[in-house]
Amino acid sequence: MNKVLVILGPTATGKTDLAINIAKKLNGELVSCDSRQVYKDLDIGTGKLPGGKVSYQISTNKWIIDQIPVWMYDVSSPKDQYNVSDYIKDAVAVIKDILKRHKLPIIVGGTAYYLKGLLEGIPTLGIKIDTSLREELSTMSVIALQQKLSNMSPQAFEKMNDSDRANPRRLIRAIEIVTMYPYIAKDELLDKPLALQCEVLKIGLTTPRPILNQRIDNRLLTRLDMGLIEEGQKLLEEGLSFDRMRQLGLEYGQLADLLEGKINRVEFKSRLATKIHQYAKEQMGWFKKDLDINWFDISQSSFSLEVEALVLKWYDRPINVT
RNA sequence: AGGCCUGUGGUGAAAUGGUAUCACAGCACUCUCCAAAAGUGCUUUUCUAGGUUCAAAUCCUAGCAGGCCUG
Repeated sequence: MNKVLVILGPTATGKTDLAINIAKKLNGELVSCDSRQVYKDLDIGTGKLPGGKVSYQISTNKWIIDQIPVWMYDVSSPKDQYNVSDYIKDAVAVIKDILKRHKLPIIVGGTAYYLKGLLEGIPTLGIKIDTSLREELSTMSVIALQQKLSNMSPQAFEKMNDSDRANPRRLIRAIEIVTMYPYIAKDELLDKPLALQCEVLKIGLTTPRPILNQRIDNRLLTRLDMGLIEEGQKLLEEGLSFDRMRQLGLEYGQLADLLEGKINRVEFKSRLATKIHQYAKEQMGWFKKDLDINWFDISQSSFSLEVEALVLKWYDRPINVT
């Protein structure tokens, strides 16, 4: 059975660095699982650029960092909306290709929803987005949407919890599913969850919140030195709207406020730090529910050796000897 | 030293003398195509001491703290 290694965890835990080291030892290639690294030109803010003197080059469909291929960066323009469905399709194709070349795919990511979708599948993904339906529904109030859904399918409405029933986005998707239900498009790639086709080992990196927050703050200063604000400026010049930047969240959301003059640099730094702290916390909340993760505390100096030992034991045979 | 102004959750604000409210932060959650998104719930307040009043964040007195002005 094919093997796939997953390295996950909240932001600023050094997932990519660890993954590259493992990739060097096991002849692996990285597959990013990050909902923002998929966008071209979001480099500093999404942490694509390696730090220090590490070499990297960007070719048409992948990056090569420190000699290791990294996939799933730059697969969409930031002006377009890229979503889980797109991600799963593209990432599955990339992973199959890596396996075909007898290399180890190392999925590196912090977007838990994408990772979950990639490994376990999302059944309703076969029901396509109906743009005109969405447009029509977007003008309706939450209450009207609730009524429409419960008229169309009381069961579907019952299944939702109070939070989702107050969430227009979820209501619209539920209506979309109910409307389209008999017409599920067959999509081979999306039919078989990766977890059923491969042997998956999940490594989780984390550390206590105060340490993590400190790491986030330090990294933010580094990113500012690397030209984070200039990156935002450049995106604007390339025609990315303030609204779209805000949708991209975190760094880019705050950059939009800064560049539009709504906040100053001091506010920018402190708000952004807060946002990233919150984000890291949300990420952990999601990962905590997955009991299949082997966790390591990155503040323990021995952690990387322990990860390596576990991964080697799991992988046990070098692939090029087969 | 004198004069003036201001004291409301952790922060910033709101409240004709009549249920102290909002935003942010914090905490706990939800999620089967926007997930760095979107949504839900919870916690925490009237500087101190008196007084007026049926009723005080609001009016009065004193104190304390901060700001501004004057010599």
